[in-house]
Amino acid sequence: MNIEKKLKTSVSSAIHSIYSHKIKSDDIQIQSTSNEYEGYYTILLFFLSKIFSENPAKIGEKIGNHLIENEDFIESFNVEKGFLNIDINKISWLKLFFNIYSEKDWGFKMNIGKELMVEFSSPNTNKPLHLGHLRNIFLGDSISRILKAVGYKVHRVQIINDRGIHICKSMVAWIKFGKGDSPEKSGIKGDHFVGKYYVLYQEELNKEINQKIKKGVTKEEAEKNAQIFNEAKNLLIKWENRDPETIKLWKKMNKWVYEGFDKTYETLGVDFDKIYYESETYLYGKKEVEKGLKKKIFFQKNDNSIWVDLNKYGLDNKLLVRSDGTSVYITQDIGTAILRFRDFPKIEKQIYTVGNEQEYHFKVLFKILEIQGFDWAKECYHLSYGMIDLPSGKMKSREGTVVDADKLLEEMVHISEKRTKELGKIKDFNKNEQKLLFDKIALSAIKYFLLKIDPKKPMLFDPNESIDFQGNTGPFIQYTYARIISILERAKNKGIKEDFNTNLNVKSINEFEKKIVYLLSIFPDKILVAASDFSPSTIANYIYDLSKAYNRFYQEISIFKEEDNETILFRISLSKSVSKIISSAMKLLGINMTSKM
RNA sequence: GGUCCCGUAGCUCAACUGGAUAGAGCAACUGCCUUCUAAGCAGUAGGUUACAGGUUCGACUCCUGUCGGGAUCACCA
Repeated sequence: MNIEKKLKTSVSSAIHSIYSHKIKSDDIQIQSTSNEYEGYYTILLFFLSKIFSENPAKIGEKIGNHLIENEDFIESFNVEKGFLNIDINKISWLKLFFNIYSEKDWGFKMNIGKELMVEFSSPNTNKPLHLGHLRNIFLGDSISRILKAVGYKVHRVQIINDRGIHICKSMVAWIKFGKGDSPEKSGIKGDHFVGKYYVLYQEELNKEINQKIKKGVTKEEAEKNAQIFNEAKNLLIKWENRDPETIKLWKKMNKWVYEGFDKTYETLGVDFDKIYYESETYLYGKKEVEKGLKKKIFFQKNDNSIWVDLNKYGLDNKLLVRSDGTSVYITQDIGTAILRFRDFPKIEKQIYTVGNEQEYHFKVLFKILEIQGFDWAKECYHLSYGMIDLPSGKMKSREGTVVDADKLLEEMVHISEKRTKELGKIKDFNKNEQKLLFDKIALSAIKYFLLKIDPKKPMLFDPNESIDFQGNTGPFIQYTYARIISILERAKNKGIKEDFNTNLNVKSINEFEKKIVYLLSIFPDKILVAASDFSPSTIANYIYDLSKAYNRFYQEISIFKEEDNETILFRISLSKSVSKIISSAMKLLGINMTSKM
């Protein structure tokens, strides 16, 4: 069934009978043939050349001839330098395809009884989501799906940073300027509503600082003693002391934010299995730090602050609890990690989807967990991804260059509507179907745009250039898919019933079809690579290759003009398989397909 | 300054983890709709893979150095 495996054994035994030398079939290196050459499977000959001290091309000839004579699945071969290129025969292609065609979920593994946890999104609760969050969310969502596809049970979680000075800043501004306003009254989405007050706080603070500087106070002094800043700090202290009024307001404002986030998540089509809140885990983290202090893993300075010395691991001293007894960011991270392994004892790995700016932080965190004696610490993995830059540089909220997620999505829907109408493609769509179509196209454009790039790499986004709809894009894939569905519908209307099997007397199989079958056959490998590299871009690039190959076939070959019925049936079955794989591969990116556009 | 990441066509990205003449899309130019959806297909042009060495039969990929860009090293998150 597996051609590569079969080829390896065949080559291995060919070598054995030619050279009387045993080479394990696993040691045979095989790769797909480069486009310029005939064939689909390529055997590397260099290492054999070393062993037998013979010209690789000669070795290739010998093996090739031996294969032709002794193996019934080989069609032809050619040797180019150190490469033996092989094509398999028609029956083998058909068998290979039938194998894929008859598989319900080609490429997907059943549950293997192992569990993982993926953390992603995890925003602060003081402002709405932006483009950077989108990369994070799509990446985490996609990775979760990919890991599930290779057989893991995946727990999708986030940690919400719901506590701390940032939310107090929004609270202060709302108390001072809000006059009891709310998202309901103002008609503003909750997260944007709260974000507005966060911005207001910043403006007020700047005003105050500038006034003080004019009066001759230094900038540092002014920042430290700004009245509004002190009010925020007071609020934080009140919060930590569980002041009922403060807690009430805090809950109210966070609720607004969550309602806003939920709307966005719904639009994006992502969800979570469990949400952790920092306000619920930070005390637990503190307890664990105190435990560590007793065990003398950590040390306390004279001012009562608690530290860990990581110098012998090539890291620095790290503060764990402030001198005033309040916790810092990493304190709650320690607590959260421990809680998670307690909540889900079966998870083998915990994956943190967080930007690469926090690489040092996670190195420190994992090291701390390790010296605390948790053996799962080495199973914590920071899925680090690159930042999104604008042509002008970093996104900066102070300079108002942050690309707002909701706004971007809206714009994309607009563009997709405009595009679709220009092309006049929606004659028989009703209003509701139109809306669904625009949303799907827009979402596929933006998800694909962010996921097709290797997560590790920083990427550039130009807000002035809208995301493309042509070439290597989500809409292109959607389009290819819609074309296939249209063919399948037509076949149905013509009463062509599907009963493809290997006994089909297909006259011949052409290069376009072979290419497609080949690509379909490697889908399982691509999922495995994507899973082990934590890289949805592998899947995206694969879908693009497959779509291109199909469009080529579509262009060159007319399905319904063909006279041979069995060939028509083969081509329809092939089309059906391509549509299935495109759809399930896109699903791995969190993208839903439209059958018409 | 220490540590880490990045540098590939004008622009945005690939390159099966060391393999063939480094590939796509956008932008430019040329063809293809009376034929299954032209959001498509084919073609032309565009490269000393930042630079200099080294390892190897073979390097965008590994090693060393240089240059350029970014991140990080907080009683911020």
